[in-house]
Amino acid sequence: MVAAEKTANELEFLLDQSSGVPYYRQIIKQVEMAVADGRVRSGSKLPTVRSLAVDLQINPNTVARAYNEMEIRGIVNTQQGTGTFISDKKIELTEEERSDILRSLVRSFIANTSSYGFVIDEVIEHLKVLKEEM
Amino acid sequence: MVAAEKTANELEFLLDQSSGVPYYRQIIKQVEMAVADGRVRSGSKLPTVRSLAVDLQINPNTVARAYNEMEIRGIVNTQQGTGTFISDKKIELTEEERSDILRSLVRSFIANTSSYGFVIDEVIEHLKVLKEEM
DNA sequence: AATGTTGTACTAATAAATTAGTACAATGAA
DNA sequence: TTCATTGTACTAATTTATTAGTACAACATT
Repeated sequence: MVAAEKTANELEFLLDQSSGVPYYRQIIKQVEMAVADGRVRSGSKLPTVRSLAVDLQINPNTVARAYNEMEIRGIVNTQQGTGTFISDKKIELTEEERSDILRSLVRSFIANTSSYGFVIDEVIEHLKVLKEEM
Repeated sequence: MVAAEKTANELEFLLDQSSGVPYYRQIIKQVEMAVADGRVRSGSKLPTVRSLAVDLQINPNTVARAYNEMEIRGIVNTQQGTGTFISDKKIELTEEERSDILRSLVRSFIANTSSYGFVIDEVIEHLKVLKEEM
């Protein structure tokens, strides 16, 4: 195979040991980010537990833990013997449940930004800019 | 003093023991929320370390820790012998620093909402609604 | 069926976070 | 100055989180 790899990996994982953020969380965050900005799509295969563990020089179970949490949150689907894939986001929530979750996330976020002295308009503006960048 | 208390407290603290969220974080969150939706303003006095500790039936140091973190984040100012007050939000950051912080908060937030399957437009809409409610 | 791939279970070692006990120090009011 | 009030320091006990070691189980491919 000389041409481009079918499984050419859009994701590049990097661990910051001195950040204080646990490895498994860093992995999750990096996947979330990649999903958020479209670097990976539904069905994309993630590196295998072992290969990523070797890459990052950590224990397979640490990778597995990250994958597990993402599975629980519905971000990925895992199939033994096959691999772990970005999920289809088939939403099995009612509109009301969805709305409640979003409300809760947004409120918490605003409480957070407020504590830094930002007002809601600034936040909205920034979001709009970010939207354009994507 | 028969009339309304000068220090009538707009904040009502409540701890959820079974939430898994540590007490000091719950306290911080509740203050942040109160600031975000205007229930408290600059200069408002928080309950004393001891009184809140008694109220919530926890150790004074746990309350103190919450107050301390908020002090560090600039949410409150503390003066020994006097009390702890919601700070003036005198911002001593450059515009660039402010912008960087907001960018980082927003990105992280969007990564999070995306992982729940929300798209950025939904989020912006929700923020606008929340803004009207305030 | 046999083999190699994938994720998983279970345990344990370690590190970090959380809370509490207790005594202290700074401030303000009398 | 004296006293009551406020936050603080320091230590330690405990719990929780994080990571790793090791062996296992499910699946796909041949």
